[in-house]
Amino acid sequence: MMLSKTSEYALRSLMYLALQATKEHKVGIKEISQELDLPMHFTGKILQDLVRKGLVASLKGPNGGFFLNHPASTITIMDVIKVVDGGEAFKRCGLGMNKCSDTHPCPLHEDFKVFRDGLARVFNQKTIHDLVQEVGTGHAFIKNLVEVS
Amino acid sequence: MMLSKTSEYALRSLMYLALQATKEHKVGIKEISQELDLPMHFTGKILQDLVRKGLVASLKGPNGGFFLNHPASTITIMDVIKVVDGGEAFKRCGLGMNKCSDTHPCPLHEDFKVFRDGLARVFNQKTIHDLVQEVGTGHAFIKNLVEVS
DNA sequence: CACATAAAGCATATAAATATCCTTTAATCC
DNA sequence: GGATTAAAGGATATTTATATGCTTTATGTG
Repeated sequence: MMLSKTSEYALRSLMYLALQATKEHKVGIKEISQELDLPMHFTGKILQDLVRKGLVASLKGPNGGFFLNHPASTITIMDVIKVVDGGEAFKRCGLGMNKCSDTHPCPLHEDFKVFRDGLARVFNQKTIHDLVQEVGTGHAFIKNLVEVS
Repeated sequence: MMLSKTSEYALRSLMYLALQATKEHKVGIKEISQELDLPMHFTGKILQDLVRKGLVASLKGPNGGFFLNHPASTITIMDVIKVVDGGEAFKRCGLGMNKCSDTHPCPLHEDFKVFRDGLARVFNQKTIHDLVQEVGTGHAFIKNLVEVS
């Protein structure tokens, strides 16, 4: 609702890379998509884009794959969102009005601003490193739970 | 980013009805879409839907149009969102994971929850009446500012 | 009753997001 | 150098959200 699926996939893939990949041990699309339960080709597309934008590096061929181009502690959530969705999402009016500001507010402006800006602040501060730390300690998860039939 | 355009249009249309329409003086699609700068036919569709769901009433023919079926003070923002987008938007995981809960959280869960639930609380409390009150006092606006060329 | 008005209903168009497939290119291994 | 592996690139498919147009039905007016 807040982030596009593309952003969600990008963030989870980056977390997976932060956890599993190094320049020496790269990780391929197949592994990422299988482990995170993501559509393979689409994930490939997204990773390609992240390479172009410089967040991720890649190498072709055997033992090829993806790995983070910079330390995970230097990549904020907002960096990723901006690269993938563009930076406008957190500026929009809650009611979609063309001009909505403190001086010409929509009736939802004040309430909405609090949450939108609060979330933006979190996204600007938290890095991929912060996120995976919780995964490392077992306090959080990035893999989907499998449905049992 | 948060609400679909459909919800945004619905909310603004309902506010317009609350301000301008009564059972005696109904308001047509043409007026609503012109005043609020919304796509006319699409707005018609949305209003139709709101009629079906019981939030709005309508009458055909000359002097026909739309008007609120219930007092504006009894329609919450969330009522509208639920009717238009379905009630699931405010339950989704911030990273789109299939299961994400306090016991099996994604790395964003705690931070995200605060804002998502906070906004949901506002949406559950605020009514169309609350929103238009600010418009009535001139402290807020529902009409788009016109671009001057 | 004929005519005008305005929503309802339905079919369709367009755009954007999401997803897949296939060919090409680069790297490694033998 | 030939075979294999894996990403890059580009074309295309599918789905969902957004938007429009046309026909039908109900209401009011002269």
